[in-house]
Amino acid sequence: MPRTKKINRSRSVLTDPEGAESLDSRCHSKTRDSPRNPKKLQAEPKSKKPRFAVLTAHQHPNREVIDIEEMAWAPKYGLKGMIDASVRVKVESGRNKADEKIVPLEFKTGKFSNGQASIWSLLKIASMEHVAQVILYTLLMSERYLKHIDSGLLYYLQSDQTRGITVQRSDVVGLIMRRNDLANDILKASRTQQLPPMLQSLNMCRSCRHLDVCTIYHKVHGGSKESSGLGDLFDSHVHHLTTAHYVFLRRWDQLIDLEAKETQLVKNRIWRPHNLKSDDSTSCFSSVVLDTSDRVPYQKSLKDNRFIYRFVHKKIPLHDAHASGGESSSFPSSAEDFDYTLKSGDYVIISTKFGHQTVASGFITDISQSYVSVSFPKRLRLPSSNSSSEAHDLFREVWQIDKDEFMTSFSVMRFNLVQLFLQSEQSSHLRKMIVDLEAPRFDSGCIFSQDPALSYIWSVKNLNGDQRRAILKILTAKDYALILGMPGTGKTSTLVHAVKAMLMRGASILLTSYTNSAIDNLLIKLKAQVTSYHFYYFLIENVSCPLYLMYFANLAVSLPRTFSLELWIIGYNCSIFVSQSHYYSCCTLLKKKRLQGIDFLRIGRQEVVHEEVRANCVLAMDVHSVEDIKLRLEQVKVVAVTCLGISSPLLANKKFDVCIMDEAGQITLPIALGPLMFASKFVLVGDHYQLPPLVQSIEARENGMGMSLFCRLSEAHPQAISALQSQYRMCQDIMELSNALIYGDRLRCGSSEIANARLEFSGLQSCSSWLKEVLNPGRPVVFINTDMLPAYEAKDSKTVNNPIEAYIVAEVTKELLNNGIVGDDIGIITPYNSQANLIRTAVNITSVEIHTIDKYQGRDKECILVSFVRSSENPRNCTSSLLGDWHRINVALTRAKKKLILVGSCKTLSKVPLLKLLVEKVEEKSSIFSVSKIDINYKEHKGELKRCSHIR
DNA sequence: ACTCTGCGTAGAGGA
Repeated sequence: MPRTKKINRSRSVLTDPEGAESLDSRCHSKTRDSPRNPKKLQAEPKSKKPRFAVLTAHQHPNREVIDIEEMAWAPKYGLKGMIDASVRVKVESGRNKADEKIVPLEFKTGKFSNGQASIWSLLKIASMEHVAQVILYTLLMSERYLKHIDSGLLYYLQSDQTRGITVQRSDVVGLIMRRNDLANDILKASRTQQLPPMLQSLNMCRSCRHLDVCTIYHKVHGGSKESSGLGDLFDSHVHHLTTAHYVFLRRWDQLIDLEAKETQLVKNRIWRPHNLKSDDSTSCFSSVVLDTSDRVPYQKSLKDNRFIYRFVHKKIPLHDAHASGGESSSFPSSAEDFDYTLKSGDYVIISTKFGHQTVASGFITDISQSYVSVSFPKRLRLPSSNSSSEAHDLFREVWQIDKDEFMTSFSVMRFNLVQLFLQSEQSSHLRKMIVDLEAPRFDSGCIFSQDPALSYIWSVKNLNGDQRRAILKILTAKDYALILGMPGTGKTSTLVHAVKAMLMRGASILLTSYTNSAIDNLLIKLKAQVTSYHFYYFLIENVSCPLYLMYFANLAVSLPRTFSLELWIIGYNCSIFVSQSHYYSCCTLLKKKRLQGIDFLRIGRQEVVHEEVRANCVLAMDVHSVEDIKLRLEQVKVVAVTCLGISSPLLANKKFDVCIMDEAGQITLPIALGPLMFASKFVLVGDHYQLPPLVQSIEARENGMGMSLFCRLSEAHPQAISALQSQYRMCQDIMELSNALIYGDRLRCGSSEIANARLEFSGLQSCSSWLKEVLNPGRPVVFINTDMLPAYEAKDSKTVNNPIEAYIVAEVTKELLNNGIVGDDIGIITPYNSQANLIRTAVNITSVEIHTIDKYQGRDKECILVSFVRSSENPRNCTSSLLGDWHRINVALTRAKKKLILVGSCKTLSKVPLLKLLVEKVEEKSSIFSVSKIDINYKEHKGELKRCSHIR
């Protein structure tokens, strides 16, 4: 069954100034058609219609297509849109007068009249919605060009007809009123969970493409057959749902509302240009100009036909700097000025700083302390400037670059959620598993020896028992399997082998996760496995008999140790290799095959995909037509894409046998549903003892949005879990901490080498005694207690940091480096961004990675330093939701391989029960060191401090 | 009581 696309995507989108969501995220029959009162809106009667003539550049230099796909955002109306084409036309009105006007031109691919005359074409009137759209565009354009634009054009491609539209004031009023009604409905729905009544028109609703969604929502919100006005049609659309289903849908819909509301509080500056507080916008470059060092304003990228502009900070003239209180004549290019939140690949909106005009959208291709390069699909153009001064105007303009936050994730969530309640077979199976929590089924005990996947699993030598069991769990699952991958237990390589095993069964696999990096990690491993020189690939095409298969499996095991052997089976018919020569010719063939590796397709934007797998993106491949792409999609067995990227048109109608979702513990339920709809069974991999999904709204979090699908299913059906418990990361002492605090001794070291691994110094140089103790490799875990120092947290309105802890961390890091530990092996983590920035300045060595704990999940280093930050004279009023979350503590404690150095105030931290336990555990090993004023050079430290606190 | 990743904009049909 074809997958219906997103709910009502109209190109001009309502953006309510009060923060209502865009039009497409909600659907109800009343909101479907643009004008509520059709009578109000009519195209000009034919007789009075003025004649339009679009003039191309060669006809007259000043009459032309000015722009295509022009971005037009009008905060004044709370509307935004993209105009197909902006054209300059000559309008001949009755009395030989000809005016030149700028008007929007909208293309319609449909037939205006196609032989069979519809009522509309008979009347020579364009479709009402189309006219309404053009009228809205004239409003947007009037704002953009700062002049009144009162006409527009519609062009129907199939019938090659053009319609002129003259805006009537009454039409505009009607549309604006309709817009306000809509905004009101949306706002009401998201705040009070009340939807507008249904249209109650069988004729209109019967063929509406939103009928499914509409009826389900109506029923969920207490509606009935009667109130729907659709009679049996209504019942036939909702009869499959139970009360439990309604409760589930209503609850999640409300959670999404809560979260959306919270997120919208920090909405884009662009929609409130008059609210000029600079600190309310989270990520932007506020005053930049085009880099004038090159003569040309942009560089043309031939590969993807885009235009790259480079922006630099605006130099402030001296008198300006005085006025704003600055000391230098230009913006300091310090860390403070550099926005860490914007990164390469991010979508941005560029607008004029003073005119508040949004000009274009593009993405960042390169960013450094001094400049930012942005790639646009076309040349930058200020709507107000004329062609002669265009380039000059661009250079003179002061720009603002904002991150483009389109909140599509909420509409994706809603879309996914409602998909779960449709009547289709796929939906109903998933609903049983996820809503009704039916027990997942597994192929019981009997293992089919002729299953090539199983032979493969037995043949792989470097899997431990847990890992093999996990893969078997996956292979025997009929509905789903859960893999609990505790820190460092090799879940990625387990997944890689699981993928290979399933490929041998001929299964198609969808690999997914929330983040691009998680997916690329997996793919890089998948790639490395195959191209490794230690493997020989045997492609047994056309194997007829399972017995032969067994024979080959045995042969594989009996080959010399140096070759780990893999069987690669495609299909099950015809001959088998018999002679020695045949055998060798196969080997040659397979060596060639080996170099190609496992074939997979990575779907996603190239800018954000890891360079090592970029070659597997559709665009990077040798495709020249839609047919090529189709062919590729049919061939390929493994497709990798993010949870949100799943709605890519490339995957429309695609189905997979299995969906594997990595880092599933960090994905909210409605987002996770998306990819699952594409497969007949799924595997969730994660660790719900680590950080849960990020949910902004406290209310939503407390009401269950923070619980991932992985967590939900794990709690309902522990028998579906296969746990990986042998870890290959932490040494014994480090592991014992999280075993005691979190995992209840379920974690164990994979080998004695791992358990006894110690940090190796290149010979300890003389340093002060406390540092010597801290570095002592014999103590894998140490706690530096700051209670003897006045090392208190500094608290701004929004951030917390601790300068003395930052100083201590920097000192220890320096000492580690002095003793031969390379920067790459050291990681510094802390709960707070502000502290991470402070440490970054204090340490100032780029090879040492410094991040928040949250960002560090999934990573590890030889040596990790943790700065806990919280410390106050009166610990009682020192509450922290960040440190209070045991998931986060767990992540912090499980990142280090050989040495874990904790820095904090025992007294303050002991107020948190789990951290109290942590302190006690370290104390048992007598590894707590209280540093005093004598230990750290206080004078020097004061100087440092000043520099630190100066930064922010 | 401060943790932050993803995602592109479609458009026709019908009474």
